[in-house]
Amino acid sequence: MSSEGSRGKRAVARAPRSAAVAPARVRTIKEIAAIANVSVATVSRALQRPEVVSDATRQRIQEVVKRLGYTPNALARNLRTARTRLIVALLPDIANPFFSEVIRGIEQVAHESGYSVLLGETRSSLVREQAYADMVAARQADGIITMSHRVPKIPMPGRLPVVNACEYVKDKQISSVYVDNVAAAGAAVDYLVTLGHREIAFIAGPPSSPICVDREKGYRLALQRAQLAVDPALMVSGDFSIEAGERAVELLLSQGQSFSAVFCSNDEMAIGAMRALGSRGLRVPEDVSVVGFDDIRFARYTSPALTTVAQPKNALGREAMAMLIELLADPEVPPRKRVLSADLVVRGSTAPPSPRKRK
Amino acid sequence: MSSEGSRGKRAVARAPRSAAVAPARVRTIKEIAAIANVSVATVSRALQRPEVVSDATRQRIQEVVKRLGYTPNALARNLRTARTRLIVALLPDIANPFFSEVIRGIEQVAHESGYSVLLGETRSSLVREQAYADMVAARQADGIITMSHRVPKIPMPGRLPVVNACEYVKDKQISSVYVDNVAAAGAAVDYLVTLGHREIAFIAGPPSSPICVDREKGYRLALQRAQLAVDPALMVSGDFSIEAGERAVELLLSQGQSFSAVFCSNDEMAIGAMRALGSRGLRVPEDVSVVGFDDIRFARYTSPALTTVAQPKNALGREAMAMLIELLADPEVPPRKRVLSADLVVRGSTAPPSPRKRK
DNA sequence: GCGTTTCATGTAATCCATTACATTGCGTTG
DNA sequence: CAACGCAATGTAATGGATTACATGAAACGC
Repeated sequence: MSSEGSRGKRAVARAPRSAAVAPARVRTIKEIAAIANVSVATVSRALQRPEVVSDATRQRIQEVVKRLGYTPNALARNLRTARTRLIVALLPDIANPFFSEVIRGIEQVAHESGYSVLLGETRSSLVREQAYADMVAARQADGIITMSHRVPKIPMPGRLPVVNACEYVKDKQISSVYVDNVAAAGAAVDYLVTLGHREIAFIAGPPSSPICVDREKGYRLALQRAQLAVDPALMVSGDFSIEAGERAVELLLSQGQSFSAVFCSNDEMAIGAMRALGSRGLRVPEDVSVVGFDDIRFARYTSPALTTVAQPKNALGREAMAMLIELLADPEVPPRKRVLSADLVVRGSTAPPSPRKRK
Repeated sequence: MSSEGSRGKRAVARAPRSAAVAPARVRTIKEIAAIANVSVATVSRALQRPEVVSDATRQRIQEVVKRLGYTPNALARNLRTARTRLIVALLPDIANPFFSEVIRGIEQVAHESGYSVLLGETRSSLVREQAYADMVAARQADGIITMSHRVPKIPMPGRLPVVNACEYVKDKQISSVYVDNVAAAGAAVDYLVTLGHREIAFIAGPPSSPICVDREKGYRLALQRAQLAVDPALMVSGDFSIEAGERAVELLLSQGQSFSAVFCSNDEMAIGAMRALGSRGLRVPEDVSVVGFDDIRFARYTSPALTTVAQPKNALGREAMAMLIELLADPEVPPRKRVLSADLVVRGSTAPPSPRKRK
């Protein structure tokens, strides 16, 4: 029927805001004011601070607003008020279940204070981090919580509205919340030592991340405490992926390294490690004990269930958001580094080393 | 030292945009124009369509922009242009690894077309879905991709800039991309039948979701094809969580139901099911075969590795975003429901039923 | 050399809400 | 009853960009 018309319309480059199909248009505060027979100021007040307008007027306005389905244009509002009540949480990898609990914590506190949270996945790419951070410079968000060890550059005077969670940065000006990775990793290795292990391999995370360096430090210190030599041949590093864990163990085994336990810098690598051990016919924990880090949701469902260092994920998120809110309310609050503690959770993947010598 | 001053300051309610600490202020296009000795229009043009300003002017402006670290106020820009080049992807649960691959697909296509993606976790709460959807009504985002089976209400005339991914809604006006759940579930059950299973239990997902109904339908149809009775006692439903899978199997076992295979509506419930079977001393797949749905990243790392229906996660995301972009460019494109196919991936959790009778 | 393009730039309207300040009307109070 | 305070509402400036239209200068054709 109207095929010609519609094809013709589609053929030309369309104006961005073609109202061709729209039967009703989007409402503005002016229209509401006109229909409710008040000024725009009164409409604005009726919506922002209802207590200052008279009951009759307020009700009339609210009725019109509801009837016409009016939603104030947040861009205009935010432009005027210079705040958005929106924060962006940057996470390296949504596929990593570790972060989901942290996000929950962030959102809980955010909502309590009237903030909304949007998530940006950065895949550890500087470019993406920067793109999301630019939203702050461009006034589309009030602040950023970053879960990487880099602070994006925001061309802004004064204190950056950025808080660091899970990781930390050296920059003294940036508040961070994270766990005592040295102590936590140390406790994990201490436990293996207590079980009787003497040859403990270590799968490190990306060395660019300070927390990974700390976990390695914890491992080294624990070995030293036990008067065990730190053997570089037993240390491999990976990128936090399951596959990296597999590859690391395969490497150790193919090199003929002897070890009765592996401490992994995160749970996903531990899962990979268990898998690789299994496919080489080694049993966990009888032949090799495995310890992870993070305590992701799947950790208790591996078989055997994974012994791991449980980070207080929810608390990390809550604390980070609380700090950011504080910072947004008062740019002068001094930055601080808040260190939480992480506890070892013993499950089935660890046991005393078997008495017979492993190959 | 300045403790009194700072306490005093903190005590009073601060003006929202206290510039107290800021040594330099945030720049506006006016300042750039003044410094570069051109009009604001020229600055805007130099940044938006550099080819229309002369080389000399452009360079001068860019130099000033860079030197002062100027970022245009996106609120002002978006207010004027009525577009944000931002879309929000609503996902029920970031902890579910299924969605992460879908998000990747969305982001890939989005970036190709100059869109940014922000993620909103809804936890299946209508209120949260609505809150994020309101961002579109409030002009803070151009469109929404929702991964739930509900379409948020956006008080907007005409076609809603919403696309549905992974799930689908009955509403004909909303484009959806999803897999043929009936066929895929059927294929999974067919496979179990082929292996020789006759007593196949089913763990359903939330019945509110159409795709879960479809998966159940696929299960029923496959049983009928195999001329097997559909036994309601072998059907339990769960909420997609690992724990739900555990509980479902425990329920079946405690009821003394006899079954040699379980088909689960998602992988997490399958992981829970395997766990529950294991803790009752039943081996997978020797005693009971387990099949999941989704093929999340962890599915190949369970032991035994999980046989599951692989959804084309990346394609779901890409297609959804492509549809949304198309819709944003032209509100008149007809809505469509795009159905992709999902393939069974056979791994170690399935085997022919053991000849001896199980308890 | 004069009219006509073309190119580069400027002027000012516009997007839509918030809010300081102004105004109005009414009830108190001395 | 003049003066005042207060409550309710209106007027208009404002936030920071984009962009239609206007202008001026240079280039061009004949």
